Amino acid sequence: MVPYGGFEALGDATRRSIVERLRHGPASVGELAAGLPVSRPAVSQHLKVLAEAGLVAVNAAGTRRIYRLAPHGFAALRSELDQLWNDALAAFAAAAEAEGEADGDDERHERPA
Amino acid sequence: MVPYGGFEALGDATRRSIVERLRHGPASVGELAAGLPVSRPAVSQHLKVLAEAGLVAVNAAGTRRIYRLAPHGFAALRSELDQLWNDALAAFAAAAEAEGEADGDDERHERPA
DNA sequence: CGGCACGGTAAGTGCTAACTTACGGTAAGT
DNA sequence: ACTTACCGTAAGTTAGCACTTACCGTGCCG
Repeated sequence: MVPYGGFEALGDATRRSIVERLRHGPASVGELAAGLPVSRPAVSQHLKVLAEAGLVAVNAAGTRRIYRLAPHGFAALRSELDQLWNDALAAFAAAAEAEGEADGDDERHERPA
Repeated sequence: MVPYGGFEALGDATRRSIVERLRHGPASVGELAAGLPVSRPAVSQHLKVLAEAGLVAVNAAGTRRIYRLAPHGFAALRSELDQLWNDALAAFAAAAEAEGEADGDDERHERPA
């Protein structure tokens, strides 16, 4: 599916540029390539990656392929990130609490003295 | 700034493993490396990247460096992703409204606070 | 005070992937 | 039917980065 693949997909700067462009509305491959410093085939390959990550969807119109953002993949990314966010907050709160109590350095570590 | 840098940081699988490990609580560099298939220096380098992206924070305890998740970077990522998600939804709604086409797509519209 | 554990940095290597040009296949216009 | 436009794929090159070993500074304990 698309568990963490979305992060891999958005890890590339060119792919993020494509997403940024698609934020303002659907566009064809040629239009996307025209606004980017790379060739059309490169854009096509990036779109393939984004599509496999569920971040974009395609709508064929004649020989032109109109790409648009797909909410599906972004929703998955969002929930992943939300979990991380919650755990980060919990860890932060726990650390702050331990700090307030005492200088406790006791954890479930297997580090022998 | 580190607006999108977080996506770059989370684009690497080893770095995501580190984050996953830190979800359960703080850990030292040696502990992190012990649970990963890479060497300690590699972990150190990854932690540097994560720290520069604002995703982790350090707490020096003697010669040991205790790393933990930092809510700051995740908050930034979250808002970035929220904007993208909203635009994706808007684009989808506009497209669906313009045409009644059925692409066999299946997405849920859950909108948290 | 001398050895030891911990971890960050330097230098070098290999593999992944982003990019290129070239080609083929499909749909629309004339 | 021929031509033109649009796009995906193949093959090959190159640049970046993840990883390694080696080294050094720092803080604990004997």
